[in-house]
Amino acid sequence: MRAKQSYSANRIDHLIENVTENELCDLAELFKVFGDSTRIKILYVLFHGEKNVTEICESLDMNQSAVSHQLKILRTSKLISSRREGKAVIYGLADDHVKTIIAMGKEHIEE
Amino acid sequence: MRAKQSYSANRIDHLIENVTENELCDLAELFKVFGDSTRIKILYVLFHGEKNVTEICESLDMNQSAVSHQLKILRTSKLISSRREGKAVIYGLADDHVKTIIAMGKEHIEE
DNA sequence: TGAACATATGATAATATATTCATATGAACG
DNA sequence: CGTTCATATGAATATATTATCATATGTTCA
Repeated sequence: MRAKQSYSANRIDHLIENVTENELCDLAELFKVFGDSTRIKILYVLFHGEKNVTEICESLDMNQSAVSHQLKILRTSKLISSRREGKAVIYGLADDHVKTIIAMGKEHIEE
Repeated sequence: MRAKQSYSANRIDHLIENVTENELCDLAELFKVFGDSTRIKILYVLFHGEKNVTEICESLDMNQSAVSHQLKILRTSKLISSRREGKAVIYGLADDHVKTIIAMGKEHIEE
């Protein structure tokens, strides 16, 4: 996991300078991944540490197949990473951007 | 528009403590709004200042009706605000979270 | 090896979403 | 007041997405 860091207004302005149309489409694809309650619940569960699929299913009280399908989407977007440990596959957050993005969202809806 | 501010790791951790299931669903709804290329292009155009509907249509090279439908979704989510000025309706970003959220997304896809 | 457990995946059906077309609303101005 | 310009909206269609069911793959261990 990357080191945590702060995001100043200048840094933000610099990041969003000159974004191409293709990059905007990629961004939309990324946010689409956050835009589903099952997936965001999975991410939130993983905020508190790594979990295997069965544990994630129990946390969400959801069908294993539905969860696995969504895990695949999260993996493809590189929001989570996985490793096998015996019979189980352990999932965890890929980096801290996930937390930051969700925190920004939360702050928005709180207002 | 709100004053700009920094987001420290501690602040982020504090924001995402104890998020309820309902809040997670609201978050998913919010991110769903960012998860469409038309809408994110509209937001990006508005980064550079207020614009009326015709100008937004020209920037995106898109049909007025399609743009208006998406503007409505952005308005409902309070990501943009609008005011009438004569015949035209002027749209602008509602607050700085939009920029921050998109900057975080961009940083993620850059890696 | 084969039984039991854990996870992934393909196909399907139900639902949601975006764009288009047609039209309505609203403002300005002769 | 009627025409023109600007924007909004409803209905319909096309497409995308999600959850479920059935089943396949992969791992452990007797």
